[in-house]
Amino acid sequence: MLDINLIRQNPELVRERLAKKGFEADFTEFIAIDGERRKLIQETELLKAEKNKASAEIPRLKKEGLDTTEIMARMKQVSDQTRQIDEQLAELSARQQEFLDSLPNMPADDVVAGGKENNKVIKVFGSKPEFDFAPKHHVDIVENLGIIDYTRGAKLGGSGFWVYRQDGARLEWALLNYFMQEHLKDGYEMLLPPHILTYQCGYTAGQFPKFKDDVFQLRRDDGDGFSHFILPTAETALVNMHRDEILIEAELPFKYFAYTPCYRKEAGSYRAEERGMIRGHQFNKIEMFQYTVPEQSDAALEELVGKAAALVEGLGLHHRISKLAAGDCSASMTKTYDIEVWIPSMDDYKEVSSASNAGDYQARRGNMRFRRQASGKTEFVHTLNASGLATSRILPAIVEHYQQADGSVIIPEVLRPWMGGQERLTAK
RNA sequence: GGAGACGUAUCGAAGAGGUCAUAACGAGCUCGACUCGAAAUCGAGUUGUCCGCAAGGGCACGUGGGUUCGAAUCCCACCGUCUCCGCCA
Repeated sequence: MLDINLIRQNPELVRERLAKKGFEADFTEFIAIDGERRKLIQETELLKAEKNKASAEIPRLKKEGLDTTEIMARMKQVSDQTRQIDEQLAELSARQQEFLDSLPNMPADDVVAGGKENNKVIKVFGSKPEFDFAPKHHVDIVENLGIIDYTRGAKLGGSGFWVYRQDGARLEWALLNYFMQEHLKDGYEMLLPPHILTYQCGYTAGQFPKFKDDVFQLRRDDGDGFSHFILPTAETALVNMHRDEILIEAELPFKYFAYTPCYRKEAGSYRAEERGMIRGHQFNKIEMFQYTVPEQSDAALEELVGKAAALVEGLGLHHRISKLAAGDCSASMTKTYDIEVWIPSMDDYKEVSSASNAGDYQARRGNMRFRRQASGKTEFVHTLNASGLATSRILPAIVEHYQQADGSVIIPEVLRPWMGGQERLTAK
């Protein structure tokens, strides 16, 4: 949610900054409603003040044995009037809120306008692997090795699911262990949150109402709408940890990471070139999350990107880091870096981590504040998130990068401690 | 799933239609006094938010409705916590 005062004071500025994201905002109706709303607030509060005075008066008059019929009749009137105004007010507020909810976050000043085409690669690690044999697609490799079972995955969950088996399951778990180890080393607190969340959690994250159809919803038996959903990313849980709290400045930043599977409908997003585990309905991810004071969020974002990149680097995978143009950042974010790993069979880079600074956008939606030590005033915190990492594209990258002519795959060294020291995946 | 109890400030807790919601009482915390210093004692302070240039008002007793001139207090629904019973990994 954007700062309503900023829109009031400088709608043109907000309009320009949203335009960088390709979002066209028109505030004329909003401003009109806002003026009307504030007028009504003043009216109703005047009446309420009168009511409060009378409420103190009535018992006094009664005690003195005086007649209160007249004042009570007058108050009946005031009460009806107040109710009427409050109804109008609620209507206007709802409309205003709905509009506010629909506005994405404003991109940071150093983020360029435009869409994907303006993304800028800022760092490249390693180079494309070269093979002296015909390299295989990861689906073929993992099926030969018997470590991912797509057929039975579909049997169990339908298309878009798979089963990790044998060394595949161990490799997956090794990756997660490797990530967790690094985060713990860096002093991040490990969390294991619920995977089923309330609607409010999706709202705070900025996921709802706009993108509520991207998640698996859990319907109530009665009525319409949904009260819970299965999380599409641990970010949705982590951003709600401190909802409606006032944090202590000296205790910030909070640095968390959580492992959860991520569940996404991905309706209509199937592409042939993404066969395998590039885009599934469920994938494993470790998510990093920070709550910071505003002046520290920029540095925190750099830290998160650095951490995510270091993980990919530790695996020795060729990847690049891009700074996204405004239009390619998701709605809640002011600035985003993507880390993309090279997938040889796709002849393309695929995202393995997205690191973003939401500024105070999510904090406003979730009412997450901290108290300034110096002034005693409350202020919204900044929230940041970064995958660290999602495995579903790392595992294909690993098997494709490290495949050998005989169909075996060299296991990256950092993972071997969790593979019983094993150095290579071979067909059993 | 059944039965019941309870949600009030940082915590415990009183209030049971108006005269107690900047909320009694107790504790904590902050500042000050006393002290060489500390403890004890004494004094002061200690929620958030909205409208307003300000003066000054409004709102919030889990949440949302209702009854009433007036609701923390009565009624309804929902959420949460706890206890007992049943079922269960």
